[in-house]
Amino acid sequence: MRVFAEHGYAHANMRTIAQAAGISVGGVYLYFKSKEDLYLTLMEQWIEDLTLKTTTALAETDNPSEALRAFITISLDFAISHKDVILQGKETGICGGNMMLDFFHRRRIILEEIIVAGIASNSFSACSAYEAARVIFCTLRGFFISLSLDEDALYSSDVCVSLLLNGLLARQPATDTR
Amino acid sequence: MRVFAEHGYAHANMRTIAQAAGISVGGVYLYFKSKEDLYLTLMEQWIEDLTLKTTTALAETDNPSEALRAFITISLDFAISHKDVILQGKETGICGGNMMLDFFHRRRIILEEIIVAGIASNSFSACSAYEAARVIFCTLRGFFISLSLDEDALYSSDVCVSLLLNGLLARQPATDTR
DNA sequence: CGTTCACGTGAACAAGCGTTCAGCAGAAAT
DNA sequence: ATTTCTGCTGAACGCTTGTTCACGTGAACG
Repeated sequence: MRVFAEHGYAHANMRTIAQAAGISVGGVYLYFKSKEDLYLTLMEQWIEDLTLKTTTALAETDNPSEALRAFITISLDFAISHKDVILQGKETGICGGNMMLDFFHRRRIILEEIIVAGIASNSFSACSAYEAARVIFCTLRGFFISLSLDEDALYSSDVCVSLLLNGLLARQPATDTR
Repeated sequence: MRVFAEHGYAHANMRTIAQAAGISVGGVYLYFKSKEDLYLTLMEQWIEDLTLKTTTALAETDNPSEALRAFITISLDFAISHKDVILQGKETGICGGNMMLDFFHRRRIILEEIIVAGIASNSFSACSAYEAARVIFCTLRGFFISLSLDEDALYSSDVCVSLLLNGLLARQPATDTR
């Protein structure tokens, strides 16, 4: 994981990976069929972990705002604590069963359901849940990318949540956005 | 550009690039010092174009909401019309003078200035402009990534703008959400 | 016509890669 | 003591890649 994260899939070579694992090159192939197999296995564990964390947190509330906050906070925390492993499917040249794409899709559906529930309960204003989910999902994805590219990528999930929930426009004073 | 976009930097090889350009492999090296040089040249043009479009648009308004809308709309439109070229610095393994990082940084500063102006004129509610800019920037960056990864990545910039400006929460006293 | 020159070619080269496999040590079994 | 088995090694192999350079090719020039 560390080597993949540091060099990217293409530039992480089996010799470096083996060395980092304190094992020989051939040794790696006793446990993994190929480089791609190794990578996909790591990704699978990663996905499982985040999925579990998310579903348990969402089970604890049926308030859409809270749910959204939980979803975002968990995603960002996860990104931070696993920033070693931020990789995108395309970079790798791997489309292994579209695993990552499916995962992204499932996550976006969850977001969409939260928003639909929020609109249904009148706590969210009417909008296209489908597109709003995409926007928010992109915000999270962008955060992941930033983490792996920029040095100083952090922002608090609070700001993110409140921006997406409340927006930038000032609330109370007689609206003058011209 | 087409070849880089289709295969990613690492998997785009000079033979394919040369063939796509209708030229021989050696011919490419008459115009570009190396593969990295070729790539960076393409990126530079790309950055210049987007920067120009942005500054001219922002010069036309001093309303922060409008400015933000323009910034977002231009970014998304640009991403869509250049989706061939979506590449991230890390993928390439190139840090050529940190060109991309600098570019991202400049863009984020522009965003931050818009938000600061909005807060100063009381049209935006008080918040950390620094962090809000990061959040919005991540939304845009995520959109770029989505375009290159997903098949159906589009969402309208209107939804994006209104979500970021108004937020999801319903406006309190039965007011119409304009 | 011979010479020069700009422009371009693509086989060849060196380096790096993922992957394999003959062989090793050491423990267990005979 | 000898054989078998197991977990592992790392040099070697075949392939791909970015890059080079000896070699056309054809127009311009004297």
